[in-house]
Amino acid sequence: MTTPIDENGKLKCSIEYTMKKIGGKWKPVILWHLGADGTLRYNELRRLLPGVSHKVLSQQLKELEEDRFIDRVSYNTIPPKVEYSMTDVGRTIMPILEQMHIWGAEHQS
Amino acid sequence: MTTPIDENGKLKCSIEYTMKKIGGKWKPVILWHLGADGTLRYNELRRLLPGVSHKVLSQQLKELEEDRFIDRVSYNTIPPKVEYSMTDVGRTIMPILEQMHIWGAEHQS
DNA sequence: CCGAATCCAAATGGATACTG
DNA sequence: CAGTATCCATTTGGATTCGG
Repeated sequence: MTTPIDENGKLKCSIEYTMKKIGGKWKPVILWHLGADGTLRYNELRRLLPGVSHKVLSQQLKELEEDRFIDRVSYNTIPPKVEYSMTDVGRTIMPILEQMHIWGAEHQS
Repeated sequence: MTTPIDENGKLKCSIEYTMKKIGGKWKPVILWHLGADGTLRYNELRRLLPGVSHKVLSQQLKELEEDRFIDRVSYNTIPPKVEYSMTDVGRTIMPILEQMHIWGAEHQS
């Protein structure tokens, strides 16, 4: 188990790092849908995530974009159109999501 | 991708379910340590998780116990001693944690 | 259609003190 | 030593409105 030391002398844990990046309540689900469906528009994504509010979805998408997990392509048309898709970096998360999916499918009653 | 329907007619996602169970900020790290070290006392666990407060650690442990991911054995000695360890159910989470650990180790700078 | 900004309610988290 | 309870600061989240 690797436990490198950070600049404050505290132990840094790989799992902690991963949670920091994709631990947001909706992030794994967003990435999972994008991984399965390829490209999705904002509202399509929204329909796939019943229960997430407008504001929260926007925030999670923005963070995922800043972390280079997803690409955001905006078409300057009327009405506007914005498409989200996974980056190569985002795809490196898939093995985690696959395990999460397998476990959830087996254990949810 | 399985997307069963819950009692409210909403789509249930396996990944969402998994996040609900182990998505707490510290839960994966706790389980990871217990998986690696076997059995740990409360304060040992605490030392392994710099940054987590007393209150939060207690809560997370209690939830993990309620979900049958960990066992809690309390010795009525003075001073008291409480040992935590993984259950068989808890061990089914390990493949997820392993992937999270691999990813984190590779991607944290 | 997409998303930023605002306002406000609710949940979370830390520090501390207390109990067995 | 382990855990609970309380108080309070901070964060998070929803609803709504506005703007490109």
